[in-house]
Amino acid sequence: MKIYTIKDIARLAGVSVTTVSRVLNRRPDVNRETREKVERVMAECHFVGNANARGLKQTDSDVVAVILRGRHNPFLTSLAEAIMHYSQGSGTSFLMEFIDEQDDEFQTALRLTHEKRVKAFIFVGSRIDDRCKVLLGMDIPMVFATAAVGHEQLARASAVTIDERAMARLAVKHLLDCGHERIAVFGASRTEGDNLSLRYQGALDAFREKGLVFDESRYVETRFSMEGAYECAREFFLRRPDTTAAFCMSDSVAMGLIRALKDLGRTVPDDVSVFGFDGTEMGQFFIPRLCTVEQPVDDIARESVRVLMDMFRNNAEPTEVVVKAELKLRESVK
Amino acid sequence: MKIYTIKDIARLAGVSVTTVSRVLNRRPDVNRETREKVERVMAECHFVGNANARGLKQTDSDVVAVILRGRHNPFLTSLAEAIMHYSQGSGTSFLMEFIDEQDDEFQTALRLTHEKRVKAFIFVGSRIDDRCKVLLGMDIPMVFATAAVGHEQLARASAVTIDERAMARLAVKHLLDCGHERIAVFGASRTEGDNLSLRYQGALDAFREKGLVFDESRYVETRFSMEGAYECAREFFLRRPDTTAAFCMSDSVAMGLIRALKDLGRTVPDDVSVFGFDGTEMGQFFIPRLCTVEQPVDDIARESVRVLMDMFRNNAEPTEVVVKAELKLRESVK
DNA sequence: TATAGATATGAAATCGATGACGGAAACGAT
DNA sequence: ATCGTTTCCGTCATCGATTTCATATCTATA
Repeated sequence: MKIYTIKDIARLAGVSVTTVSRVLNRRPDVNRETREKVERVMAECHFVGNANARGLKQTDSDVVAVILRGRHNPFLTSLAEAIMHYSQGSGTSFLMEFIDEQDDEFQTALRLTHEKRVKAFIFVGSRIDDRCKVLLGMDIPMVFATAAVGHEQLARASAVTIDERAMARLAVKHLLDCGHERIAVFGASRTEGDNLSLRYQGALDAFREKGLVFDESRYVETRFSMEGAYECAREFFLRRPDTTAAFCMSDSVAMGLIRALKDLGRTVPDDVSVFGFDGTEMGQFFIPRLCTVEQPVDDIARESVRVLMDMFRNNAEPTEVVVKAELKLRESVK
Repeated sequence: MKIYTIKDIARLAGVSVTTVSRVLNRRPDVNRETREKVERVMAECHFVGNANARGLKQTDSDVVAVILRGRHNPFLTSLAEAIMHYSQGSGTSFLMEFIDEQDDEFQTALRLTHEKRVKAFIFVGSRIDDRCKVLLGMDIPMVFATAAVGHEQLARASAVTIDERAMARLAVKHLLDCGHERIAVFGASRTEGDNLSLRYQGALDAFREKGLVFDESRYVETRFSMEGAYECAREFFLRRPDTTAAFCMSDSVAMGLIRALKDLGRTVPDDVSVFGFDGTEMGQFFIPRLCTVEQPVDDIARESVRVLMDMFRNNAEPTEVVVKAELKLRESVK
């Protein structure tokens, strides 16, 4: 099976390569008969243009990369997949890059900028920090999916998130309203400006409103995996058995924690109430059904693509889009 | 921030572009001093070659595409991610393509063959059928990860799987050994040659060995999602409450089913035993812990990459690699 | 000393497309 | 009849790399 080039098509249709190129790019200045003849030949040969050649010449064409950090996080993975899905209608070619925990996503982005002439990025699961200054200096549009940009005004960087702080506040408020006071919070490191730190702030807000203070010694730092959470939770609940509720910053953590409690002979929600975060499909079917903050994956994905396209198609200003999340009150809290 | 080309590097290093190209490609015929000078300049400029230009000229260079069908299946998703991970050491550029349920993966592959000069494919979650004949005719190496090639000799197509039939047989044998006889089987459509049909055959084998016959009316066709399984299981167990065990062809199905049973007021494993398939992380932490056939994701991924590279680097014959799976006997079966 | 061979480098063609520019033909207005 | 416009299409340079071929220098051997 021969791979045809536009030269072949031009020869077969009896026109110049330029004309074929014009037909390919749907330019108006081609006679209808000529266009139809060329199209017929292209169809017969199953002609598909060479993306390398096009990309080489058209330095102004758009390529977007989605960079996913954390392939073991089901929420982030499904978000990245949803972004790829919604990118299909955009008329721009999106490519996905997986990076490992220890890799620097901005280094990778910089490389792609040169290597594949990528013109814009969507980061999934990355926190925003100084490392991205080089990219920002190049005036490259970037969207952070589920990471808050925060106060620091970063040119050309947009963010699509839920209102992390408000939702965390509502979640913890719910726990407090249910009568819990000895509440543990399971998160990761509390880096400033991070979206997880916002969830932490939200939790503190809820306490404050009730005239209470969060007992810092009930903050647990854990990896965001079921296994990591299992270990941490086991250790914690052995040490602090009086804790009656836990607010977890991800569903995976919540489920690992529930499993740990079960193994300690304690039941959820009768002995301990557990609140999750993310709203993964798994949580709905878990036993007990997970009470959680549902992040609208499709909305975040769609908005991320929209905001990005808007930034470099219409040169729109970077924005911070907040999509609506929902509290899913389910069995794991009582 | 300027994007340097090899022309720039050549000028700055005071050599020709040919020499820079030679340094880039680690060719031996460059004087050490020259090489070091060029390398120094490249490092200073943070030079990264343009993949489009290289791909355009080097028609013999290798590009591999991983085509993932079914972005809602956690097992397949993590397998695809693992393949991308293991591809990193191969020295070949791998790209990942997501396709939707209704799309034809072989059409997509054919397009990539032209558009990006992809030379080989790894299909994740695709079944092998006649549609791939065009690709096979082009002598393009392909690997099917977790799909059995079966008897039909397909040139240039390899497969990496576990021994589906044997493992399914062991799983169902375990259920029978536990004293269950009224066993339901939850799978998808029983297409011939499909890996799921092998699991079905394995289940039948187990019955046959015990001198029993599987009651066909206990075969349930379901979508491979928790939600789909939930609906099917609910309907089935209302209709056939005497069923004491279920063999599910995926962990997602098993978990959806367990949730459905719970909602019907029946407990697992006391009232009904449930066997899963895949060995997802989730299953280990589910309540009850899921008894399942664990597919070694990393092994399958590594072997898929290895077999593929072997096929077009060393022109190795296509093979069918069977990796070792393991029965994980856990709480959900009694 | 002459010659072959090895080593190191550059000039120029090339990959498959795009795009600036220009020319030919057809048409309309004066 | 002349000139300006519009429409349609081709020539040629170009994108950034690789690769072939030629050339220059050095070394080893007859």
